[in-house]
Amino acid sequence: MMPFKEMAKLDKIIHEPARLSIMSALDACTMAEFLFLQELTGLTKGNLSSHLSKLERAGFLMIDKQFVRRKIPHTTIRITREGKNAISSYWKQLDQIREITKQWEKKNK
Amino acid sequence: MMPFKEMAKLDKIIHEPARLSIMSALDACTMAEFLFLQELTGLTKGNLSSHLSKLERAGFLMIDKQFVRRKIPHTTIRITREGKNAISSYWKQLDQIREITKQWEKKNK
DNA sequence: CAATTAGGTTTATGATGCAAACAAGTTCAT
DNA sequence: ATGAACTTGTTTGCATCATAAACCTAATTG
Repeated sequence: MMPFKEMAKLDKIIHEPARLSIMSALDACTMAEFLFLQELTGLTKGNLSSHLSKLERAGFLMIDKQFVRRKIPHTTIRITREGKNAISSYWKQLDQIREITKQWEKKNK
Repeated sequence: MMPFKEMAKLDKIIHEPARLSIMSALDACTMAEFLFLQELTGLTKGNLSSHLSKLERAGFLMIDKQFVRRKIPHTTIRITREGKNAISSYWKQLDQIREITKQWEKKNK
C-alpha cells in the first residue's frame, strides 16, 4: 500500500494551520469566547473571524453571539460533535499515514 | 505554554499535502524518477512539476534532467540534506505541539 | 463633545493550488 | 514518409484562499 496518495485526502478545512490551532484549542476547551480564542491562537480579529465563519459553515463549531446589556457583543464559540469527530479523525488519519510510510520505507530498503 | 500559536509556524512549503507526500516519498526513497513519483503521489504531471519547482527553489530537492539516447527526457529528483532536515523537523515540531496540547488540556480540566 | 477603546465583520489583494493547454520529440500505422 | 498518437514534462489561466487593512456600532474617557 502506498500512503502518499492518502495525504491529499486530509481534510483541508482542518489542515490549514490557523484553523488547526482553533480546532485544537476548542477540542481542549469545548467552548471559548472570541477574545480568549484570539489570545490562544495569536490570530488577528479579522482572520479569526473569517476562519470561524468557515469552520461554522463546515459544521465544526457553533457561534453564539450575545449582547451584554443589549449592547456589547460577546461571542461564544462551541465545538460541535461533528467538529470533535473531524479533528480526532484528522489526527488519526495523519498517524496512520506516518505509520504506513515508515513500513513502506523499511520494505523498500 | 500555549501550543496553538506554534501551529502557525509550521513550514508552509512542507505542510501543503501534495508537497508533504512528495517529501515523504523522497525521504523514504532518497531519489526517484518523475514518473515514479507521479505514481506514488497520484498527482497530475502539471501539479507534480510545479510543486517540484517550488520545493527546488526552497532548496529541499534537486532536479536532474537527463536525456536518454540524447532524446527522451528523464527527470530524476533527489532530496537534499536540507530537505531531509526540513521534513524531519516538521514532524518533530508537529509532535511537540500535539504533546503540549495534551498537557495543556489536562491542566485546564 | 471629540477621541479612543471594545468587539468584531467586511473588503481588497496577493499568493496558491490545480487542471487544461502547450511544447518538443518519438513511435506507430498506413 | 506522413500524420496520428504517445512520452515526458512545463506553462498558463482561473478559481480559491489567507491575510491585513478598513470599516462598523456602541461605549467610555478626557
